[in-house]
Amino acid sequence: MPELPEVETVLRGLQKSCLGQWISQVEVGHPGVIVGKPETFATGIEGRQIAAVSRKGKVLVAELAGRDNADEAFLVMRLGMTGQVTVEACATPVEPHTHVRMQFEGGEKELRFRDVRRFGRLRCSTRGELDALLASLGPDARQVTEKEFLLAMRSRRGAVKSWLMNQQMVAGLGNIYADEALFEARIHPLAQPDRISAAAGRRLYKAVRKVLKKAIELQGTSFRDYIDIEGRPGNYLPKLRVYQKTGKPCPRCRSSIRRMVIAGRSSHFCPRCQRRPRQVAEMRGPRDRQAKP
DNA sequence: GCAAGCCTGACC
DNA sequence: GGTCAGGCTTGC
Repeated sequence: MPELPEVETVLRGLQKSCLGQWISQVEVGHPGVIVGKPETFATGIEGRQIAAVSRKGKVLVAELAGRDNADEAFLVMRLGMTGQVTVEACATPVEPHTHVRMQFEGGEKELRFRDVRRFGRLRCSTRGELDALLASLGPDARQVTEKEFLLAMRSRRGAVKSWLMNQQMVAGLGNIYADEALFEARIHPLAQPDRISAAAGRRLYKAVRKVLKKAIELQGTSFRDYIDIEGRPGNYLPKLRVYQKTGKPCPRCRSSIRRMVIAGRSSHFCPRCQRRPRQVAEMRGPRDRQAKP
């Protein structure tokens, strides 16, 4: 699933192969993946040049320049869970679930957006719309300072697992790297952010950085659908220590890895290395009783 | 039936 | 305003 390291890998690919390309024609197959009207989307992009590509959290942004210097636009891409962005020859057979094609001037290559589950979204935004979107995200998980990270943890309740995945707190983590970072930091996914000690908070900050850095070096994790713009899978899969390892031995202490659903998302952790804080049982009492049978 | 990111809406 | 459940989607 595309999280920060996968999006970063796609970004680097786009920087290599798309910068300076003019987009001559846009074809939208499934309007459901476009925010707004598909026609507006197409006309907003056609005839413009990819001037820059960037990323914040899991959001990819291509800055588009017009022939006339004044009219800029931004192609904003969110990959959802199965979204793929590829750049290939126009002649390459089109795979099923390819929803958008953008042909580059010259007629040889095109950018394709494929998304089996259609949770991904593409939009053409003005600078104002882009700024608003980016402002709704917390600092990028690779840019955030330790001070900002610890500050954002204060005054937040609920589970630290949910906190890590909340893009308004820190942008870029999804289920895989949240589980891996918590394991690295030896913090239970149900620990409460505002009750985590400064030392543990710092451990978590460092764990997030370490896990993301390594995952980017290995071009991300291909659990199912993820591929980069040239169609290659990532290489981080063998490095996963707890994600989807239910019942397998913990790589540190050999205890059996457990799975637990938190806020509707499966969480994987070692019950021995990541101790459940006592506060959780006390705080959660009333809510636990309401839980469905 | 499960997996996931993100949005909406219910609840306190 | 924070917190969380539910729904979207489809291949395994």
